[in-house]
Amino acid sequence: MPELAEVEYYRRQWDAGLRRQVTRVALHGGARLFRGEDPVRFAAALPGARLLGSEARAKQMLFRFSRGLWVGVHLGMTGKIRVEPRDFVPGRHDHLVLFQATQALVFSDPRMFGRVRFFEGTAPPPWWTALPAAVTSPEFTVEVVRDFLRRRARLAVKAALLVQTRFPGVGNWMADEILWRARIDPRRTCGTLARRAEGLWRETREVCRVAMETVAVDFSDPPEGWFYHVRWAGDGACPRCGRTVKSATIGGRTTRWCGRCQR
DNA sequence: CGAGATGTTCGGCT
DNA sequence: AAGCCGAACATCTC
Repeated sequence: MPELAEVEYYRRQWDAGLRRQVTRVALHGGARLFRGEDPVRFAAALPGARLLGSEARAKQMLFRFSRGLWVGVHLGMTGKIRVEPRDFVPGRHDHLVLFQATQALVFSDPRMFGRVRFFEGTAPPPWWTALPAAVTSPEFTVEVVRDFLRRRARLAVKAALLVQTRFPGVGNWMADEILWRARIDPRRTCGTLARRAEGLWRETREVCRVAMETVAVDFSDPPEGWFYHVRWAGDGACPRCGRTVKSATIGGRTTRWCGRCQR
């Protein structure tokens, strides 16, 4: 499920636990989620620490605790963050639960494509600091997009939008939305899009900006008129021209677009 | 029952 | 050598 704005929404769910101590940590299976980590050691270190704050960037989140402890979460395809009562009993897919006096902070992920990382230090972990600048930041310029299109000349533009080092936080539905607004055929290769770089840049920023003002706030759907609303069913109609949307696998992902509006 | 799912990573081919 | 593609990961839902 989660792309940029949904990740921000999920991050805020644990705000309910701000300034409170963790009393107990429950780990449940899913060793894959903790790959490269030592969850048992960390579960022993966390009780007594307080949740001090958190941040989301791209599809990653980082939770900061006192005592210099940090927890990083990536939701993968089916990860979720939620809050349950203090007497919560973790279910099959609730892989990490941070109990507090008044509630339980829960991370679940049935498919286990997500990832949980632990870190101890005074500054955020290196993997966090190394994340690319947001597409809504001043560093994300039209020149950056133009360079990338040149370098990936033979890659389908749909696949290019999913490259996280260049378009951090953009996922499958946002990529389709961006291309629909920019009127670009998702099958086109980047090398043919030199003159469309500005539109692609502008719509990337716009889709992310508006998604952060809607989806991220309350998990509501994006605004009416967005391609989003027609891209799920096989027979949706283009909000602009009414033509039935096309469907194909591009860059290994299901892609929907309007054969008339997008060239 | 088979197909597909809003993501990443790895191995292999060009 | 870099870039690209397809498979794999694990489970649920339609």
